Amino acid sequence: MGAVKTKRMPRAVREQQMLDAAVRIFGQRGYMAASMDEIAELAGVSKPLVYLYLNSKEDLFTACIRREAGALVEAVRAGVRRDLPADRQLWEGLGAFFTHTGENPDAWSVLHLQARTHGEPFASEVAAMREEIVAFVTQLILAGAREAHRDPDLPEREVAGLAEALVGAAESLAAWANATPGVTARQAAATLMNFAWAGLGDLMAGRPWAPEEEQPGPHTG
Amino acid sequence: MGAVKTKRMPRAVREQQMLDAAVRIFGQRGYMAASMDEIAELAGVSKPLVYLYLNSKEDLFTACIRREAGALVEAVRAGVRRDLPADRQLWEGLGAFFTHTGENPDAWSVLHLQARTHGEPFASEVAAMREEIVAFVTQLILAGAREAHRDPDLPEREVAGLAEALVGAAESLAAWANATPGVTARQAAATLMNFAWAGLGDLMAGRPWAPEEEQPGPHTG
Amino acid sequence: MGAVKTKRMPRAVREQQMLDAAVRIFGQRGYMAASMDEIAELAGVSKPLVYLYLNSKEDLFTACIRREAGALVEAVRAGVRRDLPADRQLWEGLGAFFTHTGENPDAWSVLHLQARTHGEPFASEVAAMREEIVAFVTQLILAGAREAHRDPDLPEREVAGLAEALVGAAESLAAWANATPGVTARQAAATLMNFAWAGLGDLMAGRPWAPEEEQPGPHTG
Amino acid sequence: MGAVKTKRMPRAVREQQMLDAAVRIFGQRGYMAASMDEIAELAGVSKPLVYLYLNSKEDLFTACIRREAGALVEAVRAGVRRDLPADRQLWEGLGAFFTHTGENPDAWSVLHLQARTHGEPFASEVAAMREEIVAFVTQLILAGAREAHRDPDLPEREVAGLAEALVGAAESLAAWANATPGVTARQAAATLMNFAWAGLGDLMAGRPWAPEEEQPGPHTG
DNA sequence: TATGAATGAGTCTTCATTCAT
DNA sequence: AATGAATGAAGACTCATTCAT
Repeated sequence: MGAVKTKRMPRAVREQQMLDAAVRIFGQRGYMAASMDEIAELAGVSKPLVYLYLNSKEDLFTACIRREAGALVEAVRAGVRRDLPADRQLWEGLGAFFTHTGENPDAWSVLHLQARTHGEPFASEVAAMREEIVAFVTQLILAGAREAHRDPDLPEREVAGLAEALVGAAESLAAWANATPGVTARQAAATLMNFAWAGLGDLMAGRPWAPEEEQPGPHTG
Repeated sequence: MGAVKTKRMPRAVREQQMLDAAVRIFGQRGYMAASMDEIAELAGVSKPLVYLYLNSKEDLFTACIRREAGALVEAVRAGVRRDLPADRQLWEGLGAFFTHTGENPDAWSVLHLQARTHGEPFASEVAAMREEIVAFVTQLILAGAREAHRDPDLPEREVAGLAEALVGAAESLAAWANATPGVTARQAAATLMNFAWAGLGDLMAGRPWAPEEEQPGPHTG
Repeated sequence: MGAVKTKRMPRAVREQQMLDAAVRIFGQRGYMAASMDEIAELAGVSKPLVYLYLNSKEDLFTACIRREAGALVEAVRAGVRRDLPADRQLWEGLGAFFTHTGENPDAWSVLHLQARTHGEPFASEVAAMREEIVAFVTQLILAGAREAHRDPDLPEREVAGLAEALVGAAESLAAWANATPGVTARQAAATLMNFAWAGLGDLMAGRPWAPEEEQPGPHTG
Repeated sequence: MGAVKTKRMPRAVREQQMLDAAVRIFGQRGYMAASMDEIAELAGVSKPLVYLYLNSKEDLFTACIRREAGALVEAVRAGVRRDLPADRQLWEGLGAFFTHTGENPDAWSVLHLQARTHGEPFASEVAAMREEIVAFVTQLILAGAREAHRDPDLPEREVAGLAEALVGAAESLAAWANATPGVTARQAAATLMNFAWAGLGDLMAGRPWAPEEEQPGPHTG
């Protein structure tokens, strides 16, 4: 079940094998429940070698987070053509996101669940990645507004909230798509575009929803 | 710091004290890092008593999840007047949701982070609550469509995905609102209504977003 | 070989058993080579109980040092009658010292060898005891000078050096007496009194020191 | 910080580098806490090379003890002119001893603390050196008695005890001199000569020992 | 002569859990 | 109703030591 036990490999290769194993175990068992023993065994090496190369459980976990965060951001970046209109960029980005998370469920579990649940060295590590994505989405929202020839009078915090909501919805749909058989990445992306972009379109057209009787300002109550 | 050490209390009261302590410790430390020692100390009782009443760490955690899931659902239910239009119901429900999670961060951490991160006995426990909420939201979406005099030709899975996305966005915004100083429950709810309902409105009016060249059907590719 | 395995004893008693075992193991194996497993086994308890009561290997070692340092100082103090002349006080103190170290070789190993060899938390712990003894000896030297009706023109550092040398010689003789069969505490004390109080020069000139009333042979009892 | 990493040196040289590093690490960390890794690194070689040349940690430590014991004995021997009277020989020997230990604190730590604290292969190794020194001192005492025209009616064991005490005092003063700023090797030697040769009694009577040319007191002739 | 790669064995420490009262 | 005393089992981490080149 573990990697084929080939002896004497160069360090760089072994390190990747260890990270592969660690992502799998961390993703499935959780950070605390994962044991270094199990990781070493799955990697096909002895425990001391894991410590020699990766230093400690914390460092190993951090290395996993970094590698997988980088891979996810890279996958999304590679899936987006920057010369398209904002909505198309978002659509492509979401597709790449759902594809990558669908193909790497353990990595996604590490980033989305484990890293955020286990406090400070890790939370900020993944928060950096998330902020990068939120910033990207924020830019797309503003670009979309510009493209719709609407001066974005959306206040900054409002846009931040919208981006946050969109990213949160995407994260949530990733789990749902993985868990629901027959839902493809494309379908998940389409669902979210319907939900998000059509809504944003209305906002940009100056037609926000508001609770009726309560004197709504344009965007907040 | 722990509960006042009063001896000889009725069982029901002691159990609640223990659950209070457990929710706090689980919420702050995480399921695995929480120790029964610390919980017992914070509850002001001896460890054997915790075991006498709650059986095991797993059972204790499950009891926490059940109690807090019930409390959250109840808070949302109590905040919604069922005779209002769908959008108003959603608005009220979101307000109640953000208020409750904001006031009970440890409980929310238990439900949103800890329970989902630690595998099977627990994940399905909280999934049940989540499905209840998703079902409620699904009803509201269908009701909204009906109210808009649109026969809901939205396919069932599509609606499920939309509800899922909405709930996911709400969960995400709850964390964001808690972490961003100066964002109230009302504001979070307003942001999400703008994002979601306005978008849904367009969907209901038959104007879904679609990637241009790919001739999508009205809701999915 | 270990303590009789009696179950359920009050904490204070168990702690002493643990310290007994620890002193023995630490004294024989050395601090680092001693294993908590072995100590627990010799004490007749499980390892977690040792940690519950004594916290850590470091704390356990410190507790050993404190207990045995206290016991040694107490033994010396109890062996000295303060109303005698300085040389008699020194004689009695040395006798008590050699008796105690001879009867508790593991404790002496802990204090003299182990504690000083393993760095800072421990070295200063035993240094405090040693300073107490050096101060006592310093007082005796000054008192002896006074009794000899000589204004002690010995400079302070000189006296400190003499006391240091005397204590060092005593420590060294303790090991020698333990290792040389047939050397009693009295004999070790007599040898050291001759050496220190009379001096080699006087010895060679046939003028050994002797406790007054006890009719000693020229060099040893 | 380690030795300059020059490749391909003759074995003898490399071995000395390794012993240098080992003495330093053993002296500072202690035998058990010293790691072969650290020693190899400080020596500027790979760990397998250390094993190739020195076999094992035990053998390496033994080699350190032997080298440093030899060096210390040699230093003392070289510092003593055998044609002088006994007290002068002792005075010179002590001076050489304090000088050498002061200049090689790690080596002295290895010999005095580490070797004796870690049981059997090592304790007897250093005991051999110590016996050599004790025998030398014993001879000086007997010679001194002869020079004083006293037939030494000192029984053999008594003389052994005196020599033991003198050496123990010297060892103790070595640590004291190293730790007390401003105390030179000469001063330490003088203090000890006063203590040992003159004796406290004489000191109190105002009859200190002194090397001849330097205001000789009544006991050296 | 010299080393990068690798490990078996053992250490300290913690935790959920139970027994006897 | 409640607890002081006690433990089996397991986990992170380190080290002396060797193999293959």
